[in-house]
Amino acid sequence: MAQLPPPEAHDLTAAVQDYAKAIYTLESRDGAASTTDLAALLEVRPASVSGMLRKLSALGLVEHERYRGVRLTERGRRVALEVIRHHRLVELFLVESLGMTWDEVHAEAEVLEHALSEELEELIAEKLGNPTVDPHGDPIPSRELKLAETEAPALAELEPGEAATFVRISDAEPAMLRFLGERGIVPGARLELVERQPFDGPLFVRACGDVHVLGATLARAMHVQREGKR
Amino acid sequence: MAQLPPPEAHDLTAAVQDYAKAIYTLESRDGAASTTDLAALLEVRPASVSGMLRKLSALGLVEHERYRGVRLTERGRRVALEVIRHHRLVELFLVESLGMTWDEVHAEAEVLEHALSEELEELIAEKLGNPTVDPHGDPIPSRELKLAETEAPALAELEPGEAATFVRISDAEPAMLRFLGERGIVPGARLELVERQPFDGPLFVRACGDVHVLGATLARAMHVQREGKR
DNA sequence: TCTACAATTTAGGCATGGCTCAACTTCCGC
DNA sequence: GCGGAAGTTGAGCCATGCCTAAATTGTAGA
Repeated sequence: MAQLPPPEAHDLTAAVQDYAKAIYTLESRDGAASTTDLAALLEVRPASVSGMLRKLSALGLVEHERYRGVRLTERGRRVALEVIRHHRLVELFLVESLGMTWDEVHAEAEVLEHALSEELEELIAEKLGNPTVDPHGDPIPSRELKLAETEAPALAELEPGEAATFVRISDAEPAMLRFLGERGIVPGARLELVERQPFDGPLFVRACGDVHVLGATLARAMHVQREGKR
Repeated sequence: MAQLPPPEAHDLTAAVQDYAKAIYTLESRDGAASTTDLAALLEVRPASVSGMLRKLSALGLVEHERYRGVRLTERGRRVALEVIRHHRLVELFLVESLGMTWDEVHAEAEVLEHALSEELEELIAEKLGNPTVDPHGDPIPSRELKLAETEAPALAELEPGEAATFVRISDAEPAMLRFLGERGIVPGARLELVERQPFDGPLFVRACGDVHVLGATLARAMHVQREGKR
């Protein structure tokens, strides 16, 4: 009988950490994580996911009901949040301390998140003043691994005339980030929906003094906090 | 026939990079690297080294003469220097920018050196002003992978009465580093050998205004630049 | 209810990078 | 010049984490 291994992330392989993170993501989005969705997210075959899920289950990180997908255990959730904390701290650090642009940091963080010791994590968090959001507006789990979940509607859900603050966008699409960055549209920016064209058409958005034309896909990726009508 | 893979370090596995670095180290010390010495340095079995050397050879990183150890090819040397540059830049960065102590940075750098992209390497080098030595006094290979080799005798080789500047010590012994750090003895410090006890006994060294008693092992690990007799 | 199809799991392989054990050079000292 | 120690190699094993192909299960529609 093998002892259950300790639950902290740094004892686990990078692959296991990636699975925990992916399951966490899907769980917060859909309530559960299916084999197929995990395979798509991690860009591996479903059969590989099946194999890994058996391993995660043996590690006590997930509950696996055959043919029904998985859910993280409390321990699994801690592992996922630890990795997410690493990822987002690194992203912010690269922007703040090294001047990297916000479209480059995701790929770097994807690697560095697994190479960070707890000591280094703590030094970085201190250096940054224990920040609560990363450069894309995603919340950073606290040292105690509490995550401030925020509900933020997509920009695409606003009605013409509504104003809002841009609060968050996925870090996974460098091209989108570059596009927005070039126009000065970053989290914190005040936006105002001027007009939306029908049939999933582009939005006309006032930001930074100019009116920008943003495609529907982009407008669904951008999340905002409503400020009330004008 | 497989194409020879590209020579740059970031395409190679961490294990291969570690071997290249270890071979480089042994080569500069002994002129060549034997399987047994590599095994000792990397803390694996000689048989495992044999297997990996065949692989390095197939990658074009080493010339392997049976029963004669290996030598790095030009390409292998570049890989080793790239990894060493990463390692030493990271060490200095952790000390300078994050306030980590010099006895902790080796272990961190050992992991991070493999996770660093070329872009990040460059940003760190810039941030540090393209430094030429790491916190332990080891030279940092330049961007073009030129390494300024310096001959520096061990402190143990000084004669009583000689003065010298402490220039370098291995990063691999945290306990030594802590011991010296607590006494303010870091590279750049001016030392003066007061007395040496016979039979490989301790040395009495004046540094930072005090006379310190340093064991023979420590005195062999510390490298100095002579300043002339007093 | 049955059946088709999509989702999932199992079975069997492959590459990496370790390990042990056993056998084989090579070299050095006598 | 020969025997043994040091050094080297090959054969075969293990775990990780991915793959493809083939079975199995669950479910939704006729």
